[in-house]
Amino acid sequence: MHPQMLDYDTANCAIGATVAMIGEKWTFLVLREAFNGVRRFDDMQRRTHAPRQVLSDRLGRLVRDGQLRKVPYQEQGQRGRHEYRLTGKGLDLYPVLVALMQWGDQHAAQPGGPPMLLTHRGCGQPVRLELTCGAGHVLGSARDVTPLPGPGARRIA
Amino acid sequence: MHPQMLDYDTANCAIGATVAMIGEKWTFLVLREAFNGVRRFDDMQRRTHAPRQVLSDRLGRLVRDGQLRKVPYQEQGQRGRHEYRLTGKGLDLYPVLVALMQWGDQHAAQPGGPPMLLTHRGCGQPVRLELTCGAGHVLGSARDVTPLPGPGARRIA
DNA sequence: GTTGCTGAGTCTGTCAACTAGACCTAGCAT
DNA sequence: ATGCTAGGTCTAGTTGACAGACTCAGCAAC
Repeated sequence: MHPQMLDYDTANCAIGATVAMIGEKWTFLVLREAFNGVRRFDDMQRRTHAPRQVLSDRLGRLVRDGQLRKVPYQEQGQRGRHEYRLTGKGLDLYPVLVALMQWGDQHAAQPGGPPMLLTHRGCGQPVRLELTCGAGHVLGSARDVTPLPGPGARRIA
Repeated sequence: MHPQMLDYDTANCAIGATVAMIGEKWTFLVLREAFNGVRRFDDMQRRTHAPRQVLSDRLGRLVRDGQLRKVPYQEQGQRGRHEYRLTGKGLDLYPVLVALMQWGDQHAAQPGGPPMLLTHRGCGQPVRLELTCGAGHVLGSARDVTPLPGPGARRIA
C-alpha cells in the first residue's frame, strides 16, 4: 500500500529537471509551432500570440539549453537573419507534445473534432503514443505501472 | 516544404487547451506526486517544496478541472480530512509525465543514473512510451510524422 | 542621401503571480 | 484550558507577464 518511491528524495527527479527547462506555458506553444515547421520570430508570434518579450526570452532559453539552434539564412533583397530549428535534443521532446495533444483531444475535446491529425509519413496511418513494456505488452493505464527506485535514487535522510 | 498546418488556426489546438489547464510548473510536480501515491496536502508540500499557497491553488484547480477529486477520510484520533486522488481524467495524464521523465533521463541525466524506474506490474519489465501508427509501425522520431488538419481545423481567414 | 519598410527584437509602466513567513482554524488528546 | 496537527489563509515584498511604443540594421525606392 505504501509506495516505495515515497522513501526517496525528489531532488534529482527527471520530471523536475525537464519541467525546470521547458515547463512554462509559452514554451510548450513555441515547441508546438517548431514541430509544425515554424522557424521565424514573427511567425511564432503570430501563431502563439506570445508577447514579443516572452517569446524572445523563451526562444533564448531553448537555444541556451540546446533544444533549438539558430541558423543564419538570407532571402534575396533582405538582410541576413537567423531562424530557429529543433536540434536532436529538441526533436526528442515530441512525445511530450503528442501526449499533451492526445489528452486534450480526449478530455478537452473541441467542437468539430480534433484540429490536427498525426499520420505516419508514407504509410499515412494515424499515430499515437503507447505505453509498452520490455516484454511487448501494451499497458492500458498508469495503474499497470509500478514505479521503483532506480540506480540514482537517494533515500530520504 | 510549406507544412499544411500553417494555413490553419491555432486557437482551438488541443495542446493549447491542455497547457492552459495543467501547464504550470508546480502542477506537473503535483501530478508526479499524485502518480507516486501521494494524496495529502502536507506530503505534497514536503515532496514538491511548492509554497503552501501555490499548492493550495493548484490542487484546487486540478479538482475544479476534474483531474483530482477530494475524498474524505478519517484516521482514528484525528478529525475528518480529505485527500486528493486522481480521477480517470487525471490518470490519463500519465503519458505526459512519462514523456517528461523519459526526456529528462535521456537529456538531463542525473549523476548515478535515473532515480526512478517504471516497471510493468506483474511482468516487471521496464516501461516506455512509443510512437506507433495504426499499421503497427514504431516511429523513431518526429520526422516520421506528418501533421495534417483534422475535422475541427479552421483555415486562417 | 534620406525616407520608408521589415524582421527581430528592446524599453516602459502597469498589473498579476509568486514567494517566505507568520497567522489561523477545527477537532482530537491531555 | 492547553496544546498538537493537517490544512489551510493573510501580508508584504519581489519577480514575472503584459500591451504598446520604441529601436535598430539593412535593403530599396525616390
